Amino acid sequence: MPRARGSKHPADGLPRRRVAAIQRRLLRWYAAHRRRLPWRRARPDPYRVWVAEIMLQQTQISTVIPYYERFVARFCNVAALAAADEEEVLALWSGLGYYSRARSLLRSARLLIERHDGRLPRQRDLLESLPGIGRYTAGAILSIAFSQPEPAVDGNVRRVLTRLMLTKQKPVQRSRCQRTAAGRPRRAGAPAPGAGRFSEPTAAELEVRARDLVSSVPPADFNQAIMELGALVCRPSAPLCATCPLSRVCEARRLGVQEQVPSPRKQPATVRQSRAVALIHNNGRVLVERAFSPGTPRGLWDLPGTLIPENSEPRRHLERHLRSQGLGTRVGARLACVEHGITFRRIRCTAYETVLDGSALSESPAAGRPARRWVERSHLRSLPMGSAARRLLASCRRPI
DNA sequence: TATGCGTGGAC
DNA sequence: TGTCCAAGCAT
Repeated sequence: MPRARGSKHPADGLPRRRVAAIQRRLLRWYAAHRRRLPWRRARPDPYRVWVAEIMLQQTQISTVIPYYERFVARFCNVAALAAADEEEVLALWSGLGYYSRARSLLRSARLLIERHDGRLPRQRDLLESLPGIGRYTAGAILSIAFSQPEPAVDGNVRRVLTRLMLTKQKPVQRSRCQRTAAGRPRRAGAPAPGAGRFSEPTAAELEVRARDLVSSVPPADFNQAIMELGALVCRPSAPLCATCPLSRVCEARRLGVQEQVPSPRKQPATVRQSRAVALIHNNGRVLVERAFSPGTPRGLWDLPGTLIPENSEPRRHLERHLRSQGLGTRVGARLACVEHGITFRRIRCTAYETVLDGSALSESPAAGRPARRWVERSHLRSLPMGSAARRLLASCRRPI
């Protein structure tokens, strides 16, 4: 897109002086406040940047750090990852959630070996063609690992830019003369985004703004600076405007509406379900089965169990289920109750202890039954475990 | 454009 | 303990 002559950026109408002020203030703030993170290095390793960015999708930094450390210690480069078993990759991911990220990471590593000499490509279209890499992640890798002036708009950046460049909706009749935040006419009849009082930029508009801002500055520092500001200062609620380096140039702050934008997304209704699992053990070994009952992500091993219909008695229902699965036994004492979430469902999971004669059970699955295996308790950590098994075994003090 | 995909932290 | 919440990618 050719840049218009004059002092304005073409898409958003931001004066150049304001762009320069935002860049300068943000970079100065970042130099003083950046967090030391294991993937932030003076000379970034593209592989490590990639792994970190995938783990950070929808996941908080404090959660990611230990997983990241273990992962890059085990798989130090693309080739090591590409040669791995999916089960081992999932085991290292176990507990981090969104397991398709791990599967995509492995598939991408193998594609990089096949097609790109084991290196991450430096072109956006090639990066975005890899499983698990979308608009944001490609921009993050290009800017952080390869110092390219590419935008990387994540939730933090969206929030910072939306607040920074908010435009108030005019109360006059809206028609084709109504302008978006980017200065383009809004489609006639199209609903204005946001709460109604303010015009919030679309994803495409945000990317145009982010691209303007990241030009002519060090891209790795700038993109990380704006994300860091969103995480630490320009928080979703109770933003710390008093200490924000951009508060003087922030439109939402000027209007006093920083907590009202961006408008919150609709939260899907929570559906609650109950599940019961059996900790079946024998001579120090625990019986696990692979992702069969709802509540365990695909490919993970969890304790045998079943969903409990409403108004059913969990213990009775679990016993019936175990009998139907050839695990004919009575369940013993209730061990624990763990609650975990599958997306926006919450599943309350009650665990019961059961001792079973190992000789009574074949590990070869019958048709229509899940894969089962006996695992030494000390080896459970090397398995990708579902959350019921993981959390129960982590909290269970009694020796098995 | 809407929905499914996990989890842990804040309150 | 229960409830709410985050905000990328694939389909």
